[in-house]
Amino acid sequence: MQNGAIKAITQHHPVGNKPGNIMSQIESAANQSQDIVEQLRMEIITGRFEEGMPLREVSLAERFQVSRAPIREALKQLAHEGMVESKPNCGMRVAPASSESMQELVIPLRQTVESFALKSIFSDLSEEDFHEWEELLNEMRAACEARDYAQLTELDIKFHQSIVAKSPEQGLMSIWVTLVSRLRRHFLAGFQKPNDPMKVYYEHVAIVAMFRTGKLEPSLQALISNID
Amino acid sequence: MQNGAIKAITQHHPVGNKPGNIMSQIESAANQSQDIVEQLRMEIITGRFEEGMPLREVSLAERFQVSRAPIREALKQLAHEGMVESKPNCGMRVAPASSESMQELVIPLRQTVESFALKSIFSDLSEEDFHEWEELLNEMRAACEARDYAQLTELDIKFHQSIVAKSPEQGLMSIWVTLVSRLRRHFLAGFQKPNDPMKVYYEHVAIVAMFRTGKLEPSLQALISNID
DNA sequence: AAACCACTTATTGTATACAATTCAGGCAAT
DNA sequence: ATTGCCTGAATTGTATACAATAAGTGGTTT
Repeated sequence: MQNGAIKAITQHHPVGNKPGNIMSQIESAANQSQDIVEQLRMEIITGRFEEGMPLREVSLAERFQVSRAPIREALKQLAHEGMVESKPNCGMRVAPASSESMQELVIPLRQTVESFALKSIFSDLSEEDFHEWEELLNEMRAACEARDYAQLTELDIKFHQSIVAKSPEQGLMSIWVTLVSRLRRHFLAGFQKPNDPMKVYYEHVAIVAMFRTGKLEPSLQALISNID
Repeated sequence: MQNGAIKAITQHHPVGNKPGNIMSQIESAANQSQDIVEQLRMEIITGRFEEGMPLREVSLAERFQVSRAPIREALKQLAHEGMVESKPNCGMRVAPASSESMQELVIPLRQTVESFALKSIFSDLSEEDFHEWEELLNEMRAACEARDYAQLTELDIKFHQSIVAKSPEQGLMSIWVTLVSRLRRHFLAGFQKPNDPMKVYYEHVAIVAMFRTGKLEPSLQALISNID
């Protein structure tokens, strides 16, 4: 490799190796820009980058010890996800959170998409699938207990994404990603309300348990009710 | 400019100069990759690129007389939109058309998104907007008379996109694009049925005329009924 | 003092060169 | 004959250099 300091990145954010990696279902990228996307996304979600903060390519390149090329790709992807907004020739800034009306639009869209996904896989669910979900639930419980809201956000998203990912329908994932990625910060905000954090965990437990019953309609209801 | 042969592109597809340029509302791009995105997108939608056809960066770079950099950016964007699918280190291919059930899913999603867009702009529509649409209608009539289904597809998409583009809601466009790219074959196939081609034209005339009345609900109905 | 214009600087957009990866085809060993 | 490995071409991923553009700066003119 041309640049020897790459390990510093993957060391700092070793998510790239895990099989349940976000987006790995539609493009299993072991390249640098994907790692950078995930790291930047997390930093934006958790609020380490304030809204409107400019993201300069050279600064990020120096920080990640890579050239501008993977940085540009990462920023482009984040722009498409709505995490950053770009003016041509003026660079990227951390995008403001979606408006209320936008969120209200996306919720029924998400419900429709995820219901479709669930219907398309429900009859083929296997013990492996349940086991995968229950492992997520364990992580989710740990995150709830630790009040790690950023982690909880990621796990919640991973759970719903895994449903979409199991669907054989090509392209469903890219639609889902476009919808959900705009809501990450609202996940976080919702979790941080003074609710009982464990509520999130229990809700997902109920969903998986309902899936295990094999009853489609109540399962759809359980899933949909979790999307709000 | 470093490369003098750019005119060959805009010559071949002079859309890049017009003010009603696609996507120009959300990022007024005068750069090359955006032009390439739009051209490739239309070539895929109108069926000039077969499904599964590999899109090689060097070939496209030669064809557009640019370097690989803007080609890469364009392909990445199209991949996010779902027009092409990529395997890392293996290149991009034109994504296969969506299944029937997928299209049935996407149609109501599109109706929801476009209704939302129309509602958000309806009270602010100006004479300029109507004029822009009526110019599109003229082109549409010409395409109908000429039985130019590819052009008709392009104009139909541009019409609906222009509605979304006028909305001030950030990120609505990227959702819409992702949805429409799943329907590309639906357009062309629908037009080529032995219907009266002029029907498409009249339907859009009715939509714009209803917009001019200033009545929101019937306008929404007219718009929605055109999405199927 | 305020407006206007050249100039500088910072930043993105593009081109080119190089590294790394994938995959096919041939060759040898079993 | 089949399997395994090696090698080579084709392709993407990354780094660097350069060009173009946008915003800021200072001076000049009115």
